[in-house]
Amino acid sequence: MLDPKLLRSDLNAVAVQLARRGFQLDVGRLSSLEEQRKVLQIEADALRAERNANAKRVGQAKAQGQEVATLLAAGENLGGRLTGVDEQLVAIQAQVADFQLLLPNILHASVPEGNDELANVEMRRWGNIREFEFLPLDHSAIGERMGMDFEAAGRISGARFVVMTGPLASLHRALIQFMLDLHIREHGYTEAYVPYLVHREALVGTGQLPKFEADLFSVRGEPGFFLIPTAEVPVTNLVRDQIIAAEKLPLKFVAHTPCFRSEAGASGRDTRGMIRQHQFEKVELVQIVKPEDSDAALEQLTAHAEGVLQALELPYRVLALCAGDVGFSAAKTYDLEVWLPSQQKYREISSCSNCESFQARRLQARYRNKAGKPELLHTLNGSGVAIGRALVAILENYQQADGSVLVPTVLQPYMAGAQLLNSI
RNA sequence: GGAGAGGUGGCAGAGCGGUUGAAUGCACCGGUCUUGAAAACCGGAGGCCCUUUACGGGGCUCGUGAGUUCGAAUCUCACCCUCUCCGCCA
Repeated sequence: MLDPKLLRSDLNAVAVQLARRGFQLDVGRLSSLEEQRKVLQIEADALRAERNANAKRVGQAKAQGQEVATLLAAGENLGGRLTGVDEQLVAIQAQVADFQLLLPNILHASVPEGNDELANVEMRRWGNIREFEFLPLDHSAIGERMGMDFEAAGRISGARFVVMTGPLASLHRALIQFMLDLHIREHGYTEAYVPYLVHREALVGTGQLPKFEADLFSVRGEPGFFLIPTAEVPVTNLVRDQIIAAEKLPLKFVAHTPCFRSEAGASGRDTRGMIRQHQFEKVELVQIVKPEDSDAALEQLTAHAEGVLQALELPYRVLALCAGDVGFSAAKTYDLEVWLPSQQKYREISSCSNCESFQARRLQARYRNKAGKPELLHTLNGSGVAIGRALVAILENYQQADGSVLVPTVLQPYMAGAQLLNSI
């Protein structure tokens, strides 16, 4: 959510900022709502003050044994008027809130202009793209020979699921363990285990709701839950309604969770293989920092995600997303894209974002600043990295002419020393 | 699932329906004292919102939401959460 004070004081400037994303802010509607709200609130406050004063007089008069009938009548009248004004006020406030919850974050000044992913700016590349002396297969062709089973998944759950058995399942688990260990031991993150089912408020807090409900899976029953689309949701919600002592910052959490996405809008894209699934695993990094530290924290967090790909020796590039491609809650985002030989292109494997105070305001996540006053925190999150896509990248980049796949050195300890995955 | 208890400020913990935004203790900030610190004493201090150039003024906030009432932390109802005992269970 954007700062309501800013929306009141400089709405046109906000509109200009949001236009960078291609978001058209209805200035007229918001300012008209705001104007109505102000009138009603002032009136309601005045009536309430009068009612309170009148009620107090009743008490005093009674204590002195005086007649109170007039005061009681006045109180009843005030109460009636207040109820009417309050109803209008509540209705307007709800409209203002609904409107504001649909406004995306204001972009960081350093975000490049542009409408879509074509305008994203490549910051750097890492690693050497391997020359194949044979035609490299895509990951599903490789995987299907060693226990990656889309047919079985289809029988169980339908499209966009996968079953893995044997060494591939082990490789999948090894990736999780390796990434967690790297972030915990080398990068200073605290491991977190969190719920995979969350209530609506948690998703409003991080910005997935109310706008993106169609992307989520919900669970029937009472109470109603949503399956998390990313660990960002439960982990960032750790600081909901908290006032953190300044000396405890920054908070750095790493969590492995499954992620569930309905991806309703992506039908037809990446239908083959396990690039785009309804259920996938991710190791997620979350940082909770002071506002002045968040720019540096984004660079650091991105570097931590890059560290995973470097350790796995997977070639990748880093993109700064352009204005039109940055997500709803983020002020700035770097995407990491890993090289996939079968597609001869880089594909997203991590997304690292600084949300500044956007989520913190929805969450009321604060810290005590030097003046001793509560102040909104900044929140950041990034994949470190997506497990399924990392597995895809390994299969493709480490494949051998005979259909086997080398196990990256750093993963071998997690694979009981295995150096090679053979096709069955 | 059954039975019971409870949710008050950073923490602990009072609070006959009416100057209680809330006693008291701890913690916190300022001052006196001290070479300095501690102790003692004095004083200050929650959060959110509206309004005001400012000084200030007003409202909301005792788990959440409704209700009763001239007036609710105090009464009623619903919901959420926590704890205890029993049962069940990975």
